[in-house]
Amino acid sequence: MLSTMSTPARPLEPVADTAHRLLEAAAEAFADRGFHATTTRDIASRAGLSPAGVYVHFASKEELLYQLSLEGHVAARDMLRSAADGASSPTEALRAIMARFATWHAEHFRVARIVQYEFANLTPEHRDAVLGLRKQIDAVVRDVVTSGVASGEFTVDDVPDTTLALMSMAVDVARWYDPEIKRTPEAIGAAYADLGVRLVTAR
Amino acid sequence: MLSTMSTPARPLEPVADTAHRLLEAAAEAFADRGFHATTTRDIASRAGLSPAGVYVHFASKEELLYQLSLEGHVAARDMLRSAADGASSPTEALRAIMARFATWHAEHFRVARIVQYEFANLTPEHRDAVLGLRKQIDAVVRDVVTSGVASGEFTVDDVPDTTLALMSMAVDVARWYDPEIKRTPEAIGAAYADLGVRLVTAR
DNA sequence: GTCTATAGCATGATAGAC
DNA sequence: GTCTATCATGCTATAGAC
Repeated sequence: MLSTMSTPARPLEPVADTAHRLLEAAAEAFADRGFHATTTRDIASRAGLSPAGVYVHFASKEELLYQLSLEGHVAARDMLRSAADGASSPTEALRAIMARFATWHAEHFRVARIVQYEFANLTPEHRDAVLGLRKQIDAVVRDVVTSGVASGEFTVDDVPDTTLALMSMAVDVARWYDPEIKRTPEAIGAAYADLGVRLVTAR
Repeated sequence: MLSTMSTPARPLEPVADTAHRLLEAAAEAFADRGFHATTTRDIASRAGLSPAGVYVHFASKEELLYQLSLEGHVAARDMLRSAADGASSPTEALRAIMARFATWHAEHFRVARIVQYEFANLTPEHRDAVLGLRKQIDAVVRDVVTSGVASGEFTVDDVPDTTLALMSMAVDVARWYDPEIKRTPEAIGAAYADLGVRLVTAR
């Protein structure tokens, strides 16, 4: 019976299964050309499948978008939470979340573009699910700003407005980032940690 | 022969001609749904025309996009230049350009979205033409930052990086702005003038 | 689980009457 | 300059063989 087992011991670097390859192909295509400009034939051929092969693994093109959007939002949220939790002060927390958020938007600019720009192309149900994650992401940043104001380290005119501006700077990295440029994602992150601190500092 | 004249004295509030109505219809549709998700039937019916009626005025859907993108970039550039030129110091210039740029991205968020997010859907020739305007827009902001550094009013780590971050904040307004929200475009502009100054100020 | 073939429909753009 | 009708194409998704 052993020979009929379908799940052998997982190697350390598993070969990407077909569903995973399709997600990667869709991520590239959606980020490069946008959801509506991407055809299922595009995705299928990038993954080495016929057009029909996609539908064994995903019910629709939107389902691929949803999976990518969901995974991207979860990854961003978890990364921000761990950055904020590991810091010893609001200032250090702000530096950590800005650095990691900006770095993430550069390093994963394809998924980040899907997260930021393709949200409106989800079905209403899927949009609602992702909206919950977006609120959690917002909350991480807002809580850091609030705690810095409370401790007296930060001086801001308005917490929600400042939160939004901080996120705007980092989110916009996904728009202009190009893997061809010289600046590394880490250098971008370091610069944005500094810029973030400036935004919460009054003279 | 007077009765055959096609251009009577222009009234103060001219009725929008058909080409203009089409541009407005396309702006709404492209901003709401994106270039590729918008159909020419969409645009035609919003403008009260049959699908074929579009092609009397514009050679293609992309031509509509190009006109909107071009007009939007020119408007943004001219607005920024006049804001910078009218200021008495780099700090006042920065406040003026940030306020007006942010206000513009809220007030004209539909055209602004087209300007910022549909650039990649232009033909290569049209992209090149618009790229020149984008460089001019960048130059206005960069020159203000440079002059502030020269005068000693600003302290920045890196002029191009700071220029980009300033623009990111204002550009991102078009992504999150919603005419339903309470904040007025002017209030947003005022807040971004302050945030801009913070970004060029070190403790 | 992958393929070939195609259904069923929407799209951008054009032809030609008025 | 606008219409109706339509072309030619491309799209998402499905059917059914293997």
